[in-house]
Amino acid sequence: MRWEELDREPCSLARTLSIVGDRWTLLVLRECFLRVRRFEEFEQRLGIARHVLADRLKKLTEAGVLCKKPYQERPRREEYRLTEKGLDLYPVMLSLLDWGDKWMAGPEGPPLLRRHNACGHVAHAVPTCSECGEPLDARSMTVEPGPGAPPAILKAAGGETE
Amino acid sequence: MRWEELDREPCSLARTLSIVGDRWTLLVLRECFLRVRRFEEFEQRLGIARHVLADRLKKLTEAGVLCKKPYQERPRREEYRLTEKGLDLYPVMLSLLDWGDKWMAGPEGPPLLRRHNACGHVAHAVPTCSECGEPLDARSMTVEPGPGAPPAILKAAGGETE
DNA sequence: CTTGACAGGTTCTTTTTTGGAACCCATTGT
DNA sequence: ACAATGGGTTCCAAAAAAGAACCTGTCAAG
Repeated sequence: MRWEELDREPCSLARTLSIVGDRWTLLVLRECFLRVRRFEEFEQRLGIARHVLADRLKKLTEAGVLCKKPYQERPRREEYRLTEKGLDLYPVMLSLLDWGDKWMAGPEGPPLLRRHNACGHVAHAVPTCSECGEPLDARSMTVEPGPGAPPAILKAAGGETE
Repeated sequence: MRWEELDREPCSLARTLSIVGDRWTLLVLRECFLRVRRFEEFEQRLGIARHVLADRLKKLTEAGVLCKKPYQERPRREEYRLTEKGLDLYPVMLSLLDWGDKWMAGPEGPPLLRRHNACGHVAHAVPTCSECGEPLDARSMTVEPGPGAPPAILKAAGGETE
């Protein structure tokens, strides 16, 4: 399988990875969630090669995850902001962060914590069922074909569940 | 920043990406969650080059995400299984899948659905606060330095929150 | 006791992607 | 007129990926 074919796979995971499954893209998005918006600032904070950054920003913009907004005319300057689609990646960020906090932190503990404004506690995310509210884990779900399933999907492409 | 330095970054996102932030790795893990365990089966289902597959399985095993278990001696054959650490990536899989279902499905809808065994409904994951149970979104959390924070972290490395 | 068929890799060669640094362009401050 | 600033593009060398062929134990059949 080649990288450009990934977005045509009958698998939501593969399709998502066709947008964010790249070394740099998620780090760029991390900065976006930290309200970084300008080319130079991305470059300085990430230490990314300029043309790689330009490429990622273009792809994310084309994918509708970011949008360009002018913040001044003459000279025209534009900044990159998360769209609705981009903000919707927050659960992905959270789950990656929480896993890193749990499994990749050294003996000192995680470098950053997140405090939930509403309740005031340092918290992590618990994935829960949208229908009944119970916590979800790998063994509690069953995969079945959806409306966009190709005929051969039952044996071929995947979703998840252990 | 170079790829091998990523696991030493003071950022849980970067550290997580040092394990799973790769084109193929998450697709290999998708198959693991679908109970695929053998080299040949990974290869056939993914269409991945054999040495890339061997490399990813080795790295995931070294990282403690997968473990090798012999399922027969003479000839010795081993299968790859998710460890506790690997199973803990389920929230990451779910959030990626849900985003793909929502934003990358064609007009027909998503190719696969997940049904929650406990309540019987087709469901997606909602990230909720581990302390108070309320749903979390990008604007409801504040980042603060944790126990493993290096001195310069307040301005340098990131977590999230829009 | 030779042939062949697995499972599970490794080696080799050709493309793609990176990283690094230099260069370009419009505007504006001095 | 001249350097600085923001936002890129171009060029080259180095690293990683794709593809396909080749290697290695261990049975099992002829």
